[in-house]
Amino acid sequence: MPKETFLNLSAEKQEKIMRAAVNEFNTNGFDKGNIGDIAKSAGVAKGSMYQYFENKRELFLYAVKWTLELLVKKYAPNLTIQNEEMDIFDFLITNSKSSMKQIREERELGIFVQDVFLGKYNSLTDESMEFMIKFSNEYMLKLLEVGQKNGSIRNDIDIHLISLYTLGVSYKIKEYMMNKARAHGEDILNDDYDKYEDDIKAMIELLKHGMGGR
Amino acid sequence: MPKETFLNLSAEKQEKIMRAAVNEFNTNGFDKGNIGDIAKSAGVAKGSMYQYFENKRELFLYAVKWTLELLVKKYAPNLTIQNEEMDIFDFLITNSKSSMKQIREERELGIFVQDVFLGKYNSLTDESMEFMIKFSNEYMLKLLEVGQKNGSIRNDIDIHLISLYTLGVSYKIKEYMMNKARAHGEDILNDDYDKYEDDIKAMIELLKHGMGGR
Amino acid sequence: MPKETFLNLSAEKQEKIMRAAVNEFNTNGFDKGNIGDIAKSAGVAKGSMYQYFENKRELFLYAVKWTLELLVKKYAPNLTIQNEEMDIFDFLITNSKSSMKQIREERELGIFVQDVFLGKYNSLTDESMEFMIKFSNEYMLKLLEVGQKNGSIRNDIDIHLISLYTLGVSYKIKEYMMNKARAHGEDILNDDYDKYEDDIKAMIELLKHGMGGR
Amino acid sequence: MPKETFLNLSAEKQEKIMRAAVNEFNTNGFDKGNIGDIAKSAGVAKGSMYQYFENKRELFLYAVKWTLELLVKKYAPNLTIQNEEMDIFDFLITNSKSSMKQIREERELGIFVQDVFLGKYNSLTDESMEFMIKFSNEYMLKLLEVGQKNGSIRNDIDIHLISLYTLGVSYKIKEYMMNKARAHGEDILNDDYDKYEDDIKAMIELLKHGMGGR
DNA sequence: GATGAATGAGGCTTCATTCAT
DNA sequence: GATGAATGAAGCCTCATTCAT
Repeated sequence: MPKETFLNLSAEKQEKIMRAAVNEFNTNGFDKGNIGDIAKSAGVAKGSMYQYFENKRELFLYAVKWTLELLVKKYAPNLTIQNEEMDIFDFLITNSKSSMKQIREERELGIFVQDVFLGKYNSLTDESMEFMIKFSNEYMLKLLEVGQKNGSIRNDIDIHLISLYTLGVSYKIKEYMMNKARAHGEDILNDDYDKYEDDIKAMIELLKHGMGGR
Repeated sequence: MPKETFLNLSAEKQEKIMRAAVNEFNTNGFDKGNIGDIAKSAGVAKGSMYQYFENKRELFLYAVKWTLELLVKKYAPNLTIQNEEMDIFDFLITNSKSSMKQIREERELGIFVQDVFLGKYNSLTDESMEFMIKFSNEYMLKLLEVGQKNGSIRNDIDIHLISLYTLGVSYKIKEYMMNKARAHGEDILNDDYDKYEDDIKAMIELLKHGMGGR
Repeated sequence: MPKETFLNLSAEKQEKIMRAAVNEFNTNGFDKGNIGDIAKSAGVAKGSMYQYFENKRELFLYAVKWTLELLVKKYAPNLTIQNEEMDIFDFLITNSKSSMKQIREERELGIFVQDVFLGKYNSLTDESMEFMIKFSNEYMLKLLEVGQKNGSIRNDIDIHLISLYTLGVSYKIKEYMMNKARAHGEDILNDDYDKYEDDIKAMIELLKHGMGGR
Repeated sequence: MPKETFLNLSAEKQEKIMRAAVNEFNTNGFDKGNIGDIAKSAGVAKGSMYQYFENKRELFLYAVKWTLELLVKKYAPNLTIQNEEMDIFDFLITNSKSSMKQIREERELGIFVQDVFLGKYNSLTDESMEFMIKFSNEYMLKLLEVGQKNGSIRNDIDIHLISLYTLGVSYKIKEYMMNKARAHGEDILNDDYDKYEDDIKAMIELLKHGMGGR
């Protein structure tokens, strides 16, 4: 949804602008997010922003798309279903590690995506979520299907519900880490990450065997 | 945080104003939420809003408090831990039913609280969440403790992690219902609710025994 | 210009209200001067102010009148022309002492009058000055006439100009003291006053013999 | 204190805006002074005013600065101390003539400066006076020093008191002319000015030799 | 007559968007 | 295409005044 003009910019300039936008929206939200400030911190003229994007809304929507694509390109490769026999729980652990890496390296972008996902951007949510949701749901479904087929997931319960359930847990795990990240700012230590990893494993154990006693 | 003046109003007027506020914030968010419109739809003068509340921010904060209190008063009584032997999973089912009832009857308020909880209201989140969080976390912890004591919950995993995990699932369940509610508007049929109930039971089964195969 | 209602109040209440008003206008000027605050600090209801005065403007105008009358009643008795032979310069010294006393005892009121006089209250100036001016001009004229008659004032210059001139100097003297008063707040020491008195005498010497050399 | 944007405007535009501002403040004072009206009468958009100045306060402060600078540039050249032997009283006459010229030609600006000087603008006084005061006081002191040295001013009285005294008289003279100007509006005749000149000379005679008889 | 809540006009300021260079 | 100044709509908040008790 950017105009031609934007796409003709060098990749670096594009990135600079998008990161400035993400940063501004993270800090001030959409309504209070200031186009002038984005322009300034990206080093372009306010007017130029309107040569690149129809309006603030389009800028925002593209920021979501751009961020997602960057994150996927950078972190998703690890996350492909490798074979039909893979253990779904092992996979989730890998997945979490990848998220953790992402949070460490791209905190701003991660927070942005999470906030969009959380519906913080109100009126824009629907549009920006559309493909996010579809993406993550379908992904999870495919994953669980494989699991049910190879027996690593019980199949007496509707796969859609399991998907929902798993997403809830995954989400909570991610949120857990993200909150640490938000709280600690840039200063998360590697040691912290090790500890989080243990926690995550415990959660996946719960996912696998439940929390029922005995 | 309202001024004396507000508290002196009849309960009806107070309620009318708060519902108008919740409605406006639900629709337009905080920044775009218009005090004049809230006043108009509550049938008071714009200026009066400022006799009731210091400013928009205070109005918002009180809307959260008011909503929570109303919901708790109306729906929480069912949610007390009755005895040390209660099954935690039974309890969660009751809990969900109560949520469902709430969503059916107080859709607007439920959505509002959820959005606050989700952090949609950015800068105001911290303040409004303070007691929400504390409330829900401590509540869940107490619940799980009882469960671990009476053996209905496994005790080889740190209770805080289980709490986090359960909240994730509970939240997802609630979100699941809420989304249906948002999507369907006012037009959710009773039949739908019956179906949701089954789904919820399935989720709690997952919570109890996990989704591991075999 | 107050309403009947105000005049029926006890003298104490009236005074309390007027002093509260003067205080508020001193602090915040007319436009920003807040009727509610005046009411509060006088211990009456905001609404009552409107039973006492038609509007803010009338309240202000009466505050000027009330203040002037109080000051005249309290400090002017010393200032009557006692006999045809009195030395005009001696008289001015007495006059200054009286002003000094006033400033010490009724700082707030003095400042208020001065500000009105200075035209700080813009649109209201004309109305409030009307009688102030007339009062002080006529007074001074009468004084100088006596002086010209008994030879203590030269009579080769138009008496109106001398009046203007003298008022300028008197005013500057008063301003001089007032500024000290404003600066020092309540904490002017008696020693200070002694010093001021010397200064004033020097000024009156200038008035009498001019500042020309030789 | 204006923003870059303002300083980039053509001198004409700047002048138009400043005169519009001075006019508005003269008429309505600071609080009631309306930015929208200033903009309209200067022929710019209300919003533009905020590209030029941070806020109303800054606009006002700059109006003072701008006005003073213009007046000094236009009328002060005549007012330099030419040599050590100059007669101070001759100088004051020249000075007064210059003031008179100024009042005739720049009535609005003169009134504005005088009102600022008088403290009509309350809360803004301190800031706007800072350099006015310093300017006029130091100027007068330097002048009198020269006078005391060359014997045209008596030196048995503290120079600071003489300064205060002289400022009082000068001020009154200026006020005298200004009031005529205010009263007559644009319609002061040249004949009037001749008469004022005589009056001023009489006053300076008083300054020189005092008003004492014999 | 006293009270204090209700009213709504009014103004500063912000900022997305447009426009002229 | 880039720039940054110009525009004006929109909204929060204040507070003199009115009104109901």
